[in-house]
Amino acid sequence: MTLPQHDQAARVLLQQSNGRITPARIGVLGILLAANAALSHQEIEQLALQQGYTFDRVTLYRALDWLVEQGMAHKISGADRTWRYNAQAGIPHQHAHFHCKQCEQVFCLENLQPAFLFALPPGYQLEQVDVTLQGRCPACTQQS
Amino acid sequence: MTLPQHDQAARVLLQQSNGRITPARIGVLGILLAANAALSHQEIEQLALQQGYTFDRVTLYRALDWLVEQGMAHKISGADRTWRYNAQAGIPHQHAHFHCKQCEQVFCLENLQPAFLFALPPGYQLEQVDVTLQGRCPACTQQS
DNA sequence: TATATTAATGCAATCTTGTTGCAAAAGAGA
DNA sequence: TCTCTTTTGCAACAAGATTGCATTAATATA
Repeated sequence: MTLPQHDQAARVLLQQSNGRITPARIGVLGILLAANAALSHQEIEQLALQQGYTFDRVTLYRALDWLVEQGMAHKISGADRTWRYNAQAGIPHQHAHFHCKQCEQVFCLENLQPAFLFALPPGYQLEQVDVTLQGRCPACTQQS
Repeated sequence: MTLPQHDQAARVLLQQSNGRITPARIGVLGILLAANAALSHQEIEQLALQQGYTFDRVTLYRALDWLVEQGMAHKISGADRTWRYNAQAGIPHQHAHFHCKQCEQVFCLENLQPAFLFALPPGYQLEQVDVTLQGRCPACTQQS
């Protein structure tokens, strides 16, 4: 599913960082750019294999972490408690995700504002809403 | 932190179920009732130890699962991918949680409606909002 | 182009979180 | 107290994720 142009785009993006441009990073970023859903480690590994990339599981973890660090990818924790990654360069991440309980895919709903939470794009059948707010609790706020 | 009265309350609650009243269930439910945040398996295990309970890790998992099954506790998946449990009997669960990035505690914000998401209780410093919607994606909806 | 330097990789080992099967122990009613 | 069933503890297992370290590869410099 990853087209050559995605690897090309990945290469361009990587050149804007101060890290090294390696096959693993090109491959992983290319896969993320080509995907229309947030991918799990396993899914990325499989796609990479299909494309002839043969990097280690650990390398994949590190490439993903590095991409997140560089701001080129987002790391989200789905309802099934596995990390999923996506790369939507330029689009600010709103952290609204749709987890399909049937196919287990996670879709990023980028432009969904909390107030419009229930105005889902057509076709999505909502069963459960999980909202996690992150920051500092009163006790920790006072400490610092 | 668990006071005797919580174990007492736990006992009363357990009597309303059709399961057996065992030390593990009393202890776990008592701990959950005494907590003002959702607790992880590990935290519960530690608190139990502090109180002299010495049940197995597996027993704890099973007691928690059972409590959830009975509707006496809620199981939530935090941003750090570990299950957390809380027992707020009688209060319907709204699935809005506040995860403190500093102390890693998860607080349940029971009465927060999505539209009022940004009207947080005083003291909470918001840094990130994660919304996970669950259900069926368009493709899966059509399939069935 | 060749070389040196530093960053990234692969491998093996380890850890954490969570689950399963089964025999032994304990709750609850008769 | 006795019996029946539910829980428990133990051991083993499994997936997901991380760490240390020697080897390899990417880049800057000569």
